[in-house]
Amino acid sequence: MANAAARSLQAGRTYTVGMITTDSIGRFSIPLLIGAEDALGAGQVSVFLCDARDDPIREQYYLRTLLGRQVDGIIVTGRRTQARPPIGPSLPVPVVYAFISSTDPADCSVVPDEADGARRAIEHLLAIGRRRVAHVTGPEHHHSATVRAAAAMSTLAAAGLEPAAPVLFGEWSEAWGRQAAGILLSTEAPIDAVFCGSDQIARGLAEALQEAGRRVPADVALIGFDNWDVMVDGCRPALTSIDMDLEGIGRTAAELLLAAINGDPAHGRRALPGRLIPRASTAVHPAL
Amino acid sequence: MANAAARSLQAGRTYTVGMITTDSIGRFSIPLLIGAEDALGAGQVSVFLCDARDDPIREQYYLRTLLGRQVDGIIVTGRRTQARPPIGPSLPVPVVYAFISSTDPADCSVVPDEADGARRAIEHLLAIGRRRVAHVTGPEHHHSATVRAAAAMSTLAAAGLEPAAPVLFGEWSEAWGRQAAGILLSTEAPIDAVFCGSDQIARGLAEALQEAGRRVPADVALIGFDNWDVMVDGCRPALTSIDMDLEGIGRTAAELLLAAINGDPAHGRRALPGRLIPRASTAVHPAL
DNA sequence: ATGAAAGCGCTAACAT
DNA sequence: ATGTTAGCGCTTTCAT
Repeated sequence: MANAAARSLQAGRTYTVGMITTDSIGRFSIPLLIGAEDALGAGQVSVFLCDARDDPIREQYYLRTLLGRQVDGIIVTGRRTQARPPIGPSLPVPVVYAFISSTDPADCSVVPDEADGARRAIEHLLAIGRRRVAHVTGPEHHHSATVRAAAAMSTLAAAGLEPAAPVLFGEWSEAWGRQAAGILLSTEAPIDAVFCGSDQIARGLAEALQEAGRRVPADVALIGFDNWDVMVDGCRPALTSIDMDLEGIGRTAAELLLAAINGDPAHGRRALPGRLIPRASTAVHPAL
Repeated sequence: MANAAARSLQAGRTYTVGMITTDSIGRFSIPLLIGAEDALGAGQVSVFLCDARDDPIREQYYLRTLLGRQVDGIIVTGRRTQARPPIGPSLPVPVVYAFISSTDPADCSVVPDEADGARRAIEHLLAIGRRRVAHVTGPEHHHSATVRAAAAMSTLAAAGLEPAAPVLFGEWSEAWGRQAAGILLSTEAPIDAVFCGSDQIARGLAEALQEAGRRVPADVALIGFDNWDVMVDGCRPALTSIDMDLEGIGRTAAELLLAAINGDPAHGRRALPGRLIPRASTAVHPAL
């Protein structure tokens, strides 16, 4: 490519987009980034990466930097799925929110369909014959936790079932999973499956259940959420999990941004379905 | 900031650097990225992120893209510490290698001092009174594995000790850690400490040792490498580990790049020391 | 068909 | 001290 500055100057566009992660760059941002980069790189568009570290000041600083650099568009991501206020009012370039969504319905957001993911998890447990299903998840004030819990409960209800225990809200950690196992083991009625709000919780639960003599999946089947490789593979038995297709979300967001840049803006929230990745923790015939 | 394209055009510099990760963006690249972004952002320099996915074609494509965009400099990173050939011959802008290093000694590289990290690990084990120390690590063809193993062995030798078992080379996984535990347990002489080449290996080892009835750290003290939060915290007991200060490496690389851009280039490899982060897996009085 | 020139927005050097 | 202008490298338009 010849001198890009001169081209940009006269063309009025830079073939550049900004990507602002409002929380820090982390486990969730990486696949988003890779997906976005994939779609953009193919279109010869380069990505400015900005890490706002959950700091509104940094966020606005980067926003101004990006606009000053005349980016053609901006992707906003974060590590929580909760809707957030628009990053700025009436910006001169298109903005697409990925993973997080904007509270303004006119904005374009691409998010994982967490409710659908939870539904798939429960239906999988029902399909392998489990009827006494519990749900252990993250903090009650966390959007992902409440959305997944509500969908899990309503899927159970649709099958005519009560949850085997009230939803256990806690933290997104293995420690909480272990602690929750203790709580579930002390309940009267036996439980034959647990859907966990994260792979970490599921792994902690798996360890503690087995230390207490329960077999996984024979006695208790287990499903996690996120399909985080080190967790699902490190867990024994390997953990069935819901994959939110973050890379697909990143790619879709980038494609919608490119479309918007080319004059065809999209609006509203689109929720992408996830996939259930079956592994040993819900195998029907664990011996095989 | 006013129109950046016009400024760049006439100034001949863009206040932009490129960051090429030759392997994919992953767990190691993120802290590097954050550190680099930190140092650069403070200097009003924006970062183009390029993920070459271990593909030489993509690497060259991105290199040309970055040069076409007249970046002021380039940071090259990867997920292996092994030295690699320079990304291009006689480039018109300064290049700094971060985490990986260049085989050309005239190039500027910032890498973790892995040998120093291994030495700290062994010395810590010796300091808490262990004398029968084994080392379990990744693949023998992996640079990090051999460097750490050699440093561990020579530190033991310097203390007049033989390793309690030959170095066990395997994979960077929990599964290998569990397997290695079996091997170590079947050796004649008892082992009172294991230095592991990664936190994942250490975690697998911790699990398997304890399932076999050994107490950690009372019977066997354990040290990992990487200080990866989910592993060191998820491990029971919490894992002592070596932190390579990746963020510091990223920051240093960025600072050296800025200096080079300002006409003061550095050359050669500089190795940054890591830190030992003590946790329960090497506690002298576990009860406390 | 090929070539010359204007202008994108800014800065720095110059003239007033 | 303030104002004017040339030119960075490219594309697009217009004249040859």
